[in-house]
Amino acid sequence: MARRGSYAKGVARREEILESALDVIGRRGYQNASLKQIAEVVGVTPAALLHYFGSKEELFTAVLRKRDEHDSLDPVVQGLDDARAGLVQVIRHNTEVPGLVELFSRLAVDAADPAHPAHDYFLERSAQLRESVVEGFTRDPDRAGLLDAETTARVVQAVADGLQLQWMIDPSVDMAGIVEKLIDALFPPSSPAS
Amino acid sequence: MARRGSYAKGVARREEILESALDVIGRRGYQNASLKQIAEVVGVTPAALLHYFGSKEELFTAVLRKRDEHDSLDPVVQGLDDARAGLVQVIRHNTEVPGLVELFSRLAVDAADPAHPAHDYFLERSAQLRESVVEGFTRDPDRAGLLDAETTARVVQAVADGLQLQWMIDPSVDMAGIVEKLIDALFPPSSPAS
DNA sequence: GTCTATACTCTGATAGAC
DNA sequence: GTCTATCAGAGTATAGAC
Repeated sequence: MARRGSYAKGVARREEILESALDVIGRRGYQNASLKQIAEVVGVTPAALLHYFGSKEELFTAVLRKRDEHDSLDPVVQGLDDARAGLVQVIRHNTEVPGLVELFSRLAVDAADPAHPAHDYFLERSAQLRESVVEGFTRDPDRAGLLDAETTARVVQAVADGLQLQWMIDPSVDMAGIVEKLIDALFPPSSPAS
Repeated sequence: MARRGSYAKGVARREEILESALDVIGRRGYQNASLKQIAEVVGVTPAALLHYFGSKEELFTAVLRKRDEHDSLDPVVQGLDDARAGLVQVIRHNTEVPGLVELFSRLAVDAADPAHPAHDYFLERSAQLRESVVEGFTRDPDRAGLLDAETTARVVQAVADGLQLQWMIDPSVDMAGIVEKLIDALFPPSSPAS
């Protein structure tokens, strides 16, 4: 089962390319980035990218997966306040990498085609995210939500994705603030005074 | 101010192309439609399309505007129930023209660039839609929403757009049902019993 | 196995003939 | 006013150098 040295090198190079692409796209933007542009920033030739990723769309799918690796920050979600804070933090972070937000949204649309390499990625991610929302937002028995858990999850996801579309067109939109207000409304504090 | 005959003919041709494109995209889907594909379905040459619309993106922007003309169905919104019903109706209708949903979402992403021909379209449409939501959903003085009007509008829009992304990936998502539940939760019936 | 050079096809766009 | 001919650039496929 021993891997050859050259194989390990290839894996490392792949990671290297992915990190570079992630950085470049996040900072400089996605903006119809061509393979050539990405390649020369990463310091390779377009064909090299294809060698590792097969196609442009698979490369972008891999970039998105890499992003999730970096951002997966829900080691322990204790309850509603934790879940809310975690969500808001992710949204705030996204504000600083507009290129990735654009890439994500773009691929979300393209992946409507079941043959698109990112199709399964979005299916999995969506299910996973919903599960995580259901768990995080229903842990407090005191604070029942106004909506059932499944609907809450779909709404939260939809609002997050939809606000990104609005924000891309008009960056003055306060995504985090709106999400906070919505969650507060959907999970009213248990009123001990009543 | 009399128009020349050829001018009028050009305008008619433009409308004709737009209606064809609208029909074709709605039924057969958008799916990375190339100018050539659209042209041959419409029964013209690609260059003719560019002659009338200048660029592919302007053509698509015009298609979206044409769609709005057809769908603008809020002649009289009396109150909350009307507004809710109208919104749900639009969402249900969208279910039958997946290609247009895809085109809309696709352009919403591309239009993030201020230089994109659809940039202003989305800005205007968004403002208009929010205004309409604010009006429709705050007409009943009895039934105050859990959120302020502006936030309600942004949330409703975000949920509608975000659910479309989910639905494109997984058509089993019940967009209309989720929106109904959310609105009901956000506008609890005035409880006359309390 | 890793990568470059090259070529091929198709795209949106342009110039100019009719 | 409309379309044919052509263009530069995109993504991709292949051959082969290392």
